[in-house]
Amino acid sequence: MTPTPARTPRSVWLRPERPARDRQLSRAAIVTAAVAILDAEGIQGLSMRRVAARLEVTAGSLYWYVGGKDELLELAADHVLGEIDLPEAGGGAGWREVLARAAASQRAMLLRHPWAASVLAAVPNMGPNALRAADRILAVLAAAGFSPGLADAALAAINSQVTGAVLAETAWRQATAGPAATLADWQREAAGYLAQITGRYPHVAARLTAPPPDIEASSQARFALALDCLLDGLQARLDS
Amino acid sequence: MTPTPARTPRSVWLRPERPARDRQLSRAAIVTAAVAILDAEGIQGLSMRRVAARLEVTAGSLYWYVGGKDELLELAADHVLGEIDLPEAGGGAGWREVLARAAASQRAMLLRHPWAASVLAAVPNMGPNALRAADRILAVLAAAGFSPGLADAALAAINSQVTGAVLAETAWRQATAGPAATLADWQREAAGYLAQITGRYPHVAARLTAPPPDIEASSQARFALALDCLLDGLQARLDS
DNA sequence: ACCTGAACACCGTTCAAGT
DNA sequence: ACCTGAACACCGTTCAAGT
Repeated sequence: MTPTPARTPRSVWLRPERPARDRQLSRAAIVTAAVAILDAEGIQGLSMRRVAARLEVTAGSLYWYVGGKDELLELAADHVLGEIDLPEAGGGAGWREVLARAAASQRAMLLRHPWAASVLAAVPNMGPNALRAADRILAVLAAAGFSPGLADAALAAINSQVTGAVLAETAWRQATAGPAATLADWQREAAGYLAQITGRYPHVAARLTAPPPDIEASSQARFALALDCLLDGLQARLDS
Repeated sequence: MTPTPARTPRSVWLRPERPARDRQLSRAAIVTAAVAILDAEGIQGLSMRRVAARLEVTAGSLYWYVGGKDELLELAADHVLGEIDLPEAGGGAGWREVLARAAASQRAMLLRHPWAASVLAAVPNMGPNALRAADRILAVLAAAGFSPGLADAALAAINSQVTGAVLAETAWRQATAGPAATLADWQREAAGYLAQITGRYPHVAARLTAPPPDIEASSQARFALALDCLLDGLQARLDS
Protein backbone atom coordinates (compact mmCIF):
# COMPACT_ATOMS: atom_id res chain seq x y z
CA MET A 1 0.00 0.00 0.00
CA THR A 2 2.51 2.54 1.15
CA PRO A 3 4.90 3.33 -1.70
CA THR A 4 8.49 2.27 -1.24
CA PRO A 5 10.38 5.25 0.20
CA ALA A 6 12.89 6.66 -2.27
CA ARG A 7 16.03 5.68 -0.38
CA THR A 8 19.26 7.19 -1.63
CA PRO A 9 21.86 4.55 -0.76
CA ARG A 10 24.72 6.59 -2.11
CA SER A 11 27.87 5.68 -0.24
CA VAL A 12 29.59 8.08 2.15
CA TRP A 13 32.73 7.80 0.16
CA LEU A 14 31.19 9.37 -2.89
CA ARG A 15 30.84 12.69 -1.08
CA PRO A 16 33.75 14.78 0.18
CA GLU A 17 33.96 15.65 3.86
CA ARG A 18 33.13 19.18 4.80
CA PRO A 19 36.14 21.49 5.16
CA ALA A 20 37.62 21.77 8.64
CA ARG A 21 37.18 24.79 10.91
CA ASP A 22 37.12 25.33 14.63
CA ARG A 23 34.36 23.04 15.80
CA GLN A 24 33.62 20.88 18.76
CA LEU A 25 32.47 17.93 16.70
CA SER A 26 34.03 15.95 13.87
CA ARG A 27 33.48 12.89 11.81
CA ALA A 28 36.31 11.16 13.61
CA ALA A 29 34.82 11.83 17.04
CA ILE A 30 31.41 10.61 15.93
CA VAL A 31 32.84 7.43 14.44
CA THR A 32 34.90 6.72 17.55
CA ALA A 33 31.82 7.13 19.74
CA ALA A 34 29.80 4.88 17.46
CA VAL A 35 32.45 2.14 17.50
CA ALA A 36 32.59 2.29 21.30
CA ILE A 37 28.84 1.80 21.55
CA LEU A 38 28.86 -0.96 18.93
CA ASP A 39 31.63 -2.83 20.72
CA ALA A 40 29.87 -2.53 24.05
CA GLU A 41 26.28 -3.23 23.07
CA GLY A 42 26.17 -4.40 19.49
CA ILE A 43 24.20 -3.10 16.57
CA GLN A 44 20.95 -3.10 18.51
CA GLY A 45 22.46 -0.67 21.01
CA LEU A 46 23.45 1.93 18.43
CA SER A 47 21.23 4.91 17.86
CA MET A 48 21.94 8.42 16.67
CA ARG A 49 20.60 9.73 19.95
CA ARG A 50 22.95 7.57 22.00
CA VAL A 51 25.96 8.57 19.91
CA ALA A 52 24.99 12.19 20.39
CA ALA A 53 24.51 11.73 24.13
CA ARG A 54 27.95 10.20 24.46
CA LEU A 55 29.38 13.30 22.78
CA GLU A 56 27.17 15.59 24.89
CA VAL A 57 25.47 16.98 21.87
CA THR A 58 22.06 16.95 20.21
CA ALA A 59 21.14 14.16 17.82
CA GLY A 60 20.41 16.61 15.03
CA SER A 61 23.90 18.00 15.07
CA LEU A 62 25.36 14.69 13.90
CA TYR A 63 23.71 15.22 10.55
CA TRP A 64 26.06 18.07 9.83
CA TYR A 65 28.95 15.62 9.62
CA VAL A 66 27.27 12.40 8.60
CA GLY A 67 24.51 11.69 6.13
CA GLY A 68 22.64 9.41 8.48
CA LYS A 69 22.80 6.21 10.43
CA ASP A 70 23.64 4.05 7.41
CA GLU A 71 26.58 6.25 6.53
CA LEU A 72 27.78 6.19 10.12
CA LEU A 73 27.77 2.40 10.04
CA GLU A 74 29.79 2.45 6.83
CA LEU A 75 32.31 4.74 8.48
CA ALA A 76 32.50 2.58 11.60
CA ALA A 77 33.04 -0.53 9.50
CA ASP A 78 35.89 1.02 7.55
CA HIS A 79 37.36 2.26 10.80
CA VAL A 80 37.81 -1.23 12.24
CA LEU A 81 39.04 -2.45 8.86
CA GLY A 82 42.09 -0.37 9.65
CA GLU A 83 43.03 -2.83 12.39
CA ILE A 84 43.86 -5.59 9.92
CA ASP A 85 47.54 -6.41 9.56
CA LEU A 86 48.54 -6.17 5.93
CA PRO A 87 51.58 -7.52 4.12
CA GLU A 88 54.48 -5.14 3.59
CA ALA A 89 54.63 -3.63 0.14
CA GLY A 90 57.88 -5.32 -0.83
CA GLY A 91 57.74 -8.28 1.53
CA GLY A 92 59.46 -11.47 0.55
CA ALA A 93 56.88 -13.93 1.82
CA GLY A 94 55.07 -16.19 -0.62
CA TRP A 95 51.55 -15.29 -1.71
CA ARG A 96 50.06 -18.22 0.22
CA GLU A 97 51.51 -17.05 3.47
CA VAL A 98 50.48 -13.48 2.77
CA LEU A 99 46.88 -14.43 2.11
CA ALA A 100 46.74 -16.73 5.12
CA ARG A 101 48.13 -14.07 7.44
CA ALA A 102 45.79 -11.39 6.15
CA ALA A 103 42.79 -13.70 6.44
CA ALA A 104 43.70 -14.66 10.00
CA SER A 105 44.11 -11.03 10.94
CA GLN A 106 40.80 -10.15 9.35
CA ARG A 107 39.06 -12.96 11.20
CA ALA A 108 40.58 -11.89 14.52
CA MET A 109 39.41 -8.33 13.99
CA LEU A 110 35.88 -9.44 13.11
CA LEU A 111 35.74 -11.55 16.26
CA ARG A 112 36.87 -8.54 18.31
CA HIS A 113 34.06 -6.46 16.79
CA PRO A 114 31.15 -8.91 16.47
CA TRP A 115 28.94 -6.26 14.85
CA ALA A 116 31.38 -5.56 12.02
CA ALA A 117 30.93 -8.63 9.85
CA SER A 118 27.25 -8.03 9.24
CA VAL A 119 27.82 -4.37 8.46
CA LEU A 120 30.69 -5.10 6.08
CA ALA A 121 28.62 -7.80 4.42
CA ALA A 122 25.66 -5.52 3.85
CA VAL A 123 27.42 -2.76 1.95
CA PRO A 124 30.12 -2.54 -0.73
CA ASN A 125 33.30 -1.58 1.08
CA MET A 126 34.76 1.45 -0.61
CA GLY A 127 36.35 3.17 2.32
CA PRO A 128 40.07 3.99 2.37
CA ASN A 129 40.97 1.08 4.64
CA ALA A 130 38.98 -1.37 2.55
CA LEU A 131 40.62 -0.15 -0.63
CA ARG A 132 44.09 -0.20 0.88
CA ALA A 133 43.67 -3.79 2.04
CA ALA A 134 42.31 -4.95 -1.30
CA ASP A 135 45.04 -3.15 -3.19
CA ARG A 136 47.83 -4.71 -1.16
CA ILE A 137 46.47 -8.21 -1.64
CA LEU A 138 45.88 -7.70 -5.35
CA ALA A 139 49.44 -6.40 -5.72
CA VAL A 140 50.85 -9.52 -4.09
CA LEU A 141 48.74 -11.77 -6.29
CA ALA A 142 49.69 -9.93 -9.45
CA ALA A 143 53.36 -10.22 -8.55
CA ALA A 144 52.86 -13.95 -8.00
CA GLY A 145 51.57 -14.37 -11.53
CA PHE A 146 47.81 -14.34 -10.98
CA SER A 147 45.76 -13.06 -13.90
CA PRO A 148 43.45 -10.17 -12.98
CA GLY A 149 40.45 -12.47 -13.17
CA LEU A 150 41.96 -15.16 -10.97
CA ALA A 151 43.21 -12.58 -8.48
CA ASP A 152 39.70 -11.13 -8.24
CA ALA A 153 38.25 -14.55 -7.70
CA ALA A 154 40.84 -15.37 -5.05
CA LEU A 155 40.19 -12.19 -3.12
CA ALA A 156 36.43 -12.64 -3.31
CA ALA A 157 36.54 -16.29 -2.31
CA ILE A 158 38.71 -15.73 0.74
CA ASN A 159 36.71 -12.71 1.76
CA SER A 160 33.47 -14.66 1.49
CA GLN A 161 34.94 -17.49 3.50
CA VAL A 162 36.15 -15.25 6.31
CA THR A 163 32.93 -13.27 6.47
CA GLY A 164 30.68 -16.30 6.32
CA ALA A 165 32.64 -18.22 8.91
CA VAL A 166 32.76 -15.35 11.38
CA LEU A 167 29.07 -14.65 10.97
CA ALA A 168 28.22 -18.26 11.77
CA GLU A 169 30.60 -18.32 14.69
CA THR A 170 29.32 -15.13 16.30
CA ALA A 171 25.72 -16.17 15.71
CA TRP A 172 26.22 -19.31 17.78
CA ARG A 173 28.27 -17.49 20.35
CA GLN A 174 25.59 -14.89 20.92
CA ALA A 175 22.81 -17.47 21.03
CA THR A 176 24.49 -19.70 23.58
CA ALA A 177 25.59 -16.66 25.60
CA GLY A 178 21.95 -15.67 26.09
CA PRO A 179 19.95 -16.01 29.31
CA ALA A 180 21.46 -19.43 29.94
CA ALA A 181 24.93 -18.70 31.26
CA THR A 182 26.75 -21.83 30.21
CA LEU A 183 26.47 -24.12 27.25
CA ALA A 184 25.17 -26.86 29.54
CA ASP A 185 22.36 -24.59 30.68
CA TRP A 186 21.51 -23.80 27.10
CA GLN A 187 21.40 -27.49 26.28
CA ARG A 188 19.12 -28.21 29.24
CA GLU A 189 16.85 -25.45 28.05
CA ALA A 190 16.86 -26.81 24.54
CA ALA A 191 16.48 -30.41 25.70
CA GLY A 192 12.87 -30.69 24.72
CA TYR A 193 13.49 -29.53 21.22
CA LEU A 194 16.58 -31.67 20.89
CA ALA A 195 14.73 -34.79 21.96
CA GLN A 196 12.12 -34.04 19.33
CA ILE A 197 14.67 -33.80 16.54
CA THR A 198 16.85 -36.71 17.57
CA GLY A 199 14.60 -39.13 15.76
CA ARG A 200 13.91 -37.04 12.70
CA TYR A 201 17.40 -35.68 12.09
CA PRO A 202 19.88 -38.11 13.59
CA HIS A 203 23.03 -36.68 12.04
CA VAL A 204 22.33 -33.16 13.16
CA ALA A 205 21.19 -34.29 16.58
CA ALA A 206 24.51 -36.05 17.15
CA ARG A 207 26.30 -32.73 16.58
CA LEU A 208 24.02 -30.66 18.77
CA THR A 209 24.03 -33.02 21.74
CA ALA A 210 27.74 -33.71 21.59
CA PRO A 211 29.39 -30.45 20.64
CA PRO A 212 33.19 -30.21 20.51
CA PRO A 213 34.84 -29.65 23.91
CA ASP A 214 36.59 -26.46 22.86
CA ILE A 215 34.42 -24.41 20.52
CA GLU A 216 37.09 -21.78 20.14
CA ALA A 217 39.69 -24.27 18.95
CA SER A 218 37.36 -26.18 16.66
CA SER A 219 36.15 -23.00 14.96
CA GLN A 220 39.75 -22.04 14.42
CA ALA A 221 40.57 -25.48 13.01
CA ARG A 222 37.59 -25.46 10.66
CA PHE A 223 38.55 -22.02 9.43
CA ALA A 224 42.11 -23.16 8.77
CA LEU A 225 40.87 -26.19 6.86
CA ALA A 226 38.59 -24.21 4.60
CA LEU A 227 41.27 -21.64 3.95
CA ASP A 228 43.80 -24.36 3.09
CA CYS A 229 41.37 -25.89 0.65
CA LEU A 230 40.90 -22.55 -1.08
CA LEU A 231 44.62 -21.85 -1.21
CA ASP A 232 45.37 -25.33 -2.56
CA GLY A 233 42.79 -24.87 -5.26
CA LEU A 234 44.10 -21.44 -6.22
CA GLN A 235 47.65 -22.76 -6.41
CA ALA A 236 46.58 -25.57 -8.70
CA ARG A 237 44.82 -23.10 -11.00
CA LEU A 238 47.82 -20.78 -10.91
CA ASP A 239 50.26 -23.54 -11.90
CA SER A 240 48.17 -24.89 -14.74
CA MET B 1 25.01 4.91 31.11
CA THR B 2 21.80 3.08 30.31
CA PRO B 3 22.17 -0.57 31.37
CA THR B 4 22.12 -3.13 28.60
CA PRO B 5 18.53 -4.36 28.25
CA ALA B 6 18.16 -7.98 29.32
CA ARG B 7 17.39 -9.43 25.92
CA THR B 8 16.16 -13.01 25.83
CA PRO B 9 17.43 -14.33 22.52
CA ARG B 10 15.90 -17.73 23.03
CA SER B 11 15.10 -19.22 19.66
CA VAL B 12 11.53 -19.71 18.44
CA TRP B 13 12.21 -23.34 17.97
CA LEU B 14 12.75 -23.93 21.65
CA ARG B 15 9.11 -23.17 22.40
CA PRO B 16 6.17 -25.21 21.14
CA GLU B 17 3.51 -23.53 19.05
CA ARG B 18 0.24 -22.85 20.73
CA PRO B 19 -2.47 -25.47 20.14
CA ALA B 20 -4.77 -24.86 17.21
CA ARG B 21 -8.38 -23.70 17.52
CA ASP B 22 -10.77 -21.76 15.37
CA ARG B 23 -8.94 -18.53 14.83
CA GLN B 24 -8.53 -16.01 12.07
CA LEU B 25 -4.77 -15.73 12.50
CA SER B 26 -1.94 -18.26 12.52
CA ARG B 27 1.78 -18.47 12.56
CA ALA B 28 1.76 -19.64 8.95
CA ALA B 29 -0.30 -16.65 7.81
CA ILE B 30 1.94 -14.24 9.67
CA VAL B 31 5.10 -15.75 8.23
CA THR B 32 3.67 -15.69 4.72
CA ALA B 33 2.79 -12.03 5.06
CA ALA B 34 6.23 -11.24 6.44
CA VAL B 35 7.99 -13.02 3.58
CA ALA B 36 5.86 -11.14 1.06
CA ILE B 37 6.86 -7.80 2.59
CA LEU B 38 10.51 -8.81 2.85
CA ASP B 39 10.61 -9.91 -0.78
CA ALA B 40 8.97 -6.69 -1.94
CA GLU B 41 10.73 -4.13 0.23
CA GLY B 42 13.58 -5.79 2.05
CA ILE B 43 14.39 -5.89 5.71
CA GLN B 44 13.98 -2.15 6.11
CA GLY B 45 10.39 -2.43 4.95
CA LEU B 46 9.38 -5.01 7.53
CA SER B 47 7.59 -3.89 10.67
CA MET B 48 5.16 -5.63 12.95
CA ARG B 49 2.61 -2.95 12.17
CA ARG B 50 2.93 -3.51 8.43
CA VAL B 51 2.60 -7.26 8.77
CA ALA B 52 -0.48 -6.72 10.89
CA ALA B 53 -1.94 -4.26 8.41
CA ARG B 54 -1.50 -6.73 5.58
CA LEU B 55 -3.47 -9.28 7.60
CA GLU B 56 -6.07 -6.63 8.55
CA VAL B 57 -5.35 -7.03 12.20
CA THR B 58 -3.81 -5.07 15.06
CA ALA B 59 -0.07 -5.17 15.67
CA GLY B 60 -0.51 -6.41 19.21
CA SER B 61 -2.37 -9.51 18.10
CA LEU B 62 0.71 -10.86 16.36
CA TYR B 63 2.33 -11.37 19.74
CA TRP B 64 -0.14 -14.11 20.51
CA TYR B 65 1.49 -16.27 17.84
CA VAL B 66 5.01 -14.97 17.68
CA GLY B 67 7.41 -13.88 20.39
CA GLY B 68 8.46 -10.74 18.60
CA LYS B 69 10.09 -9.38 15.49
CA ASP B 70 13.29 -11.36 15.91
CA GLU B 71 11.38 -14.61 16.14
CA LEU B 72 9.35 -13.67 13.09
CA LEU B 73 12.54 -13.15 11.13
CA GLU B 74 13.79 -16.56 12.24
CA LEU B 75 10.55 -18.11 11.05
CA ALA B 76 10.69 -16.29 7.73
CA ALA B 77 14.26 -17.41 7.18
CA ASP B 78 13.46 -21.04 7.83
CA HIS B 79 10.45 -20.71 5.55
CA VAL B 80 12.53 -19.81 2.50
CA LEU B 81 15.08 -22.45 3.46
CA GLY B 82 12.36 -24.88 2.45
CA GLU B 83 12.81 -23.83 -1.17
CA ILE B 84 16.24 -25.45 -1.43
CA ASP B 85 16.44 -28.58 -3.55
CA LEU B 86 17.92 -31.39 -1.52
CA PRO B 87 19.43 -34.69 -2.63
CA GLU B 88 17.18 -37.73 -2.55
CA ALA B 89 17.68 -39.94 0.48
CA GLY B 90 18.99 -42.91 -1.51
CA GLY B 91 20.27 -41.09 -4.57
CA GLY B 92 23.11 -42.60 -6.51
CA ALA B 93 24.98 -39.37 -7.30
CA GLY B 94 28.47 -38.85 -5.91
CA TRP B 95 28.95 -36.63 -2.88
CA ARG B 96 30.66 -33.93 -4.92
CA GLU B 97 27.74 -33.58 -7.24
CA VAL B 98 25.30 -33.63 -4.35
CA LEU B 99 27.12 -30.83 -2.52
CA ALA B 100 27.49 -28.78 -5.67
CA ARG B 101 23.81 -29.10 -6.51
CA ALA B 102 22.68 -28.20 -3.02
CA ALA B 103 25.02 -25.22 -2.86
CA ALA B 104 23.81 -23.94 -6.22
CA SER B 105 20.20 -24.31 -5.14
CA GLN B 106 20.91 -22.53 -1.87
CA ARG B 107 22.62 -19.69 -3.70
CA ALA B 108 19.73 -19.34 -6.14
CA MET B 109 17.25 -19.17 -3.27
CA LEU B 110 19.29 -16.54 -1.45
CA LEU B 111 19.44 -14.43 -4.59
CA ARG B 112 15.65 -14.72 -4.95
CA HIS B 113 15.22 -13.49 -1.37
CA PRO B 114 17.97 -10.89 -0.94
CA TRP B 115 17.03 -10.30 2.71
CA ALA B 116 17.45 -13.94 3.69
CA ALA B 117 21.23 -14.28 3.73
CA SER B 118 21.73 -11.63 6.38
CA VAL B 119 18.98 -13.06 8.56
CA LEU B 120 20.28 -16.61 8.27
CA ALA B 121 23.80 -15.37 8.99
CA ALA B 122 22.75 -13.55 12.14
CA VAL B 123 21.10 -16.42 13.96
CA PRO B 124 21.79 -20.14 14.45
CA ASN B 125 19.47 -21.96 12.10
CA MET B 126 17.56 -24.53 14.07
CA GLY B 127 14.28 -24.53 12.21
CA PRO B 128 12.89 -27.71 10.66
CA ASN B 129 13.96 -26.83 7.14
CA ALA B 130 17.49 -25.94 8.27
CA LEU B 131 17.81 -29.19 10.17
CA ARG B 132 16.41 -31.23 7.33
CA ALA B 133 18.88 -29.75 4.88
CA ALA B 134 21.85 -30.24 7.19
CA ASP B 135 20.82 -33.79 7.97
CA ARG B 136 20.54 -34.80 4.34
CA ILE B 137 23.95 -33.41 3.51
CA LEU B 138 25.58 -34.98 6.55
CA ALA B 139 24.02 -38.32 5.64
CA VAL B 140 25.49 -38.17 2.16
CA LEU B 141 28.93 -37.26 3.53
CA ALA B 142 28.85 -40.03 6.11
CA ALA B 143 27.93 -42.54 3.44
CA ALA B 144 30.85 -41.30 1.34
CA GLY B 145 33.26 -42.05 4.16
CA PHE B 146 33.67 -38.64 5.77
CA SER B 147 34.51 -38.67 9.46
CA PRO B 148 32.04 -36.68 11.59
CA GLY B 149 34.62 -33.95 12.06
CA LEU B 150 35.45 -33.62 8.38
CA ALA B 151 31.78 -33.72 7.45
CA ASP B 152 31.08 -30.89 9.89
CA ALA B 153 33.93 -28.88 8.46
CA ALA B 154 32.76 -29.50 4.91
CA LEU B 155 29.22 -28.40 5.66
CA ALA B 156 30.39 -25.30 7.50
CA ALA B 157 32.90 -24.33 4.83
CA ILE B 158 30.44 -24.58 1.98
CA ASN B 159 27.74 -22.82 3.94
CA SER B 160 30.12 -19.97 4.77
CA GLN B 161 31.18 -19.68 1.16
CA VAL B 162 27.62 -19.54 -0.16
CA THR B 163 26.47 -17.06 2.47
CA GLY B 164 29.50 -14.83 2.13
CA ALA B 165 29.39 -14.80 -1.64
CA VAL B 166 25.68 -14.01 -1.82
CA LEU B 167 26.01 -11.23 0.76
CA ALA B 168 28.77 -9.59 -1.26
CA GLU B 169 26.84 -10.01 -4.48
CA THR B 170 23.59 -8.53 -3.19
CA ALA B 171 25.44 -5.70 -1.47
CA TRP B 172 26.88 -4.57 -4.79
CA ARG B 173 23.64 -5.16 -6.61
CA GLN B 174 21.68 -3.00 -4.21
CA ALA B 175 24.30 -0.25 -4.22
CA THR B 176 24.50 0.02 -7.97
CA ALA B 177 20.73 -0.26 -8.26
CA GLY B 178 20.31 2.89 -6.19
CA PRO B 179 19.26 6.30 -7.49
CA ALA B 180 21.49 5.89 -10.51
CA ALA B 181 19.56 3.59 -12.80
CA THR B 182 22.37 1.97 -14.73
CA LEU B 183 25.88 0.98 -13.83
CA ALA B 184 27.19 3.69 -16.17
CA ASP B 185 25.23 6.30 -14.25
CA TRP B 186 26.63 4.98 -11.00
CA GLN B 187 30.14 5.20 -12.36
CA ARG B 188 29.62 8.76 -13.52
CA GLU B 189 28.35 9.63 -10.07
CA ALA B 190 31.34 7.96 -8.48
CA ALA B 191 33.78 9.41 -10.97
CA GLY B 192 35.23 11.93 -8.58
CA TYR B 193 35.96 9.38 -5.95
CA LEU B 194 37.32 6.94 -8.49
CA ALA B 195 39.73 9.53 -9.89
CA GLN B 196 40.95 10.18 -6.39
CA ILE B 197 41.72 6.52 -5.71
CA THR B 198 43.19 5.69 -9.09
CA GLY B 199 46.58 6.94 -8.00
CA ARG B 200 46.55 5.58 -4.48
CA TYR B 201 45.10 2.15 -5.15
CA PRO B 202 45.87 1.24 -8.75
CA HIS B 203 44.92 -2.42 -8.59
CA VAL B 204 41.51 -1.76 -7.09
CA ALA B 205 40.90 1.17 -9.39
CA ALA B 206 41.45 -1.02 -12.42
CA ARG B 207 38.65 -3.31 -11.22
CA LEU B 208 36.21 -0.55 -10.41
CA THR B 209 36.61 1.37 -13.62
CA ALA B 210 36.60 -1.68 -15.84
CA PRO B 211 34.06 -4.06 -14.34
CA PRO B 212 33.22 -7.31 -16.10
CA PRO B 213 30.67 -6.95 -18.89
CA ASP B 214 28.24 -9.45 -17.39
CA ILE B 215 28.16 -9.17 -13.61
CA GLU B 216 25.67 -12.00 -13.35
CA ALA B 217 27.88 -14.42 -15.23
CA SER B 218 31.10 -13.43 -13.53
CA SER B 219 29.56 -13.79 -10.07
CA GLN B 220 28.37 -17.22 -11.06
CA ALA B 221 31.81 -18.14 -12.38
CA ARG B 222 33.57 -16.93 -9.26
CA PHE B 223 31.19 -18.88 -7.11
CA ALA B 224 31.80 -22.05 -9.12
CA LEU B 225 35.56 -21.58 -8.83
CA ALA B 226 35.52 -21.17 -5.06
CA LEU B 227 33.22 -24.14 -4.66
CA ASP B 228 35.45 -26.30 -6.86
CA CYS B 229 38.47 -25.35 -4.78
CA LEU B 230 36.67 -26.37 -1.61
CA LEU B 231 35.44 -29.64 -3.09
CA ASP B 232 38.92 -30.47 -4.43
CA GLY B 233 40.41 -29.84 -1.03
CA LEU B 234 37.81 -31.95 0.75
CA GLN B 235 38.35 -34.79 -1.68
CA ALA B 236 42.08 -34.73 -1.10
CA ARG B 237 41.56 -34.86 2.65
CA LEU B 238 39.01 -37.64 2.28
CA ASP B 239 41.36 -39.78 0.19
CA SER B 240 44.35 -39.36 2.45
C1' DA C 1 29.35 27.58 9.91
C1' DC C 2 27.69 25.01 13.37
C1' DC C 3 24.47 23.50 16.90
C1' DT C 4 19.86 23.52 19.58
C1' DG C 5 15.01 22.47 20.34
C1' DA C 6 11.15 20.93 18.88
C1' DA C 7 8.55 18.55 15.94
C1' DC C 8 7.02 14.66 12.51
C1' DA C 9 6.29 10.15 11.38
C1' DC C 10 7.28 6.26 12.53
C1' DC C 11 8.89 2.06 15.56
C1' DG C 12 8.53 -2.72 19.07
C1' DT C 13 6.20 -4.19 22.84
C1' DT C 14 2.87 -4.45 26.73
C1' DC C 15 -1.51 -4.98 28.66
C1' DA C 16 -6.01 -3.91 30.43
C1' DA C 17 -10.30 -4.56 28.54
C1' DG C 18 -13.47 -6.64 25.67
C1' DT C 19 -15.69 -10.89 23.32
C1' DA D 1 -8.74 -18.20 23.76
C1' DC D 2 -8.06 -14.57 20.96
C1' DC D 3 -8.01 -9.79 19.52
C1' DT D 4 -8.54 -4.50 20.15
C1' DG D 5 -7.16 0.06 21.62
C1' DA D 6 -4.39 2.73 23.78
C1' DA D 7 -0.37 3.67 25.82
C1' DC D 8 4.94 3.67 26.82
C1' DA D 9 9.42 4.33 25.57
C1' DC D 10 11.88 4.69 22.20
C1' DC D 11 13.49 5.60 17.10
C1' DG D 12 15.68 8.45 12.39
C1' DT D 13 15.40 12.62 10.31
C1' DT D 14 14.22 17.49 9.31
C1' DC D 15 14.45 22.25 10.03
C1' DA D 16 13.52 26.78 11.76
C1' DA D 17 15.85 29.43 14.88
C1' DG D 18 19.69 30.87 17.33
C1' DT D 19 24.90 32.11 17.78
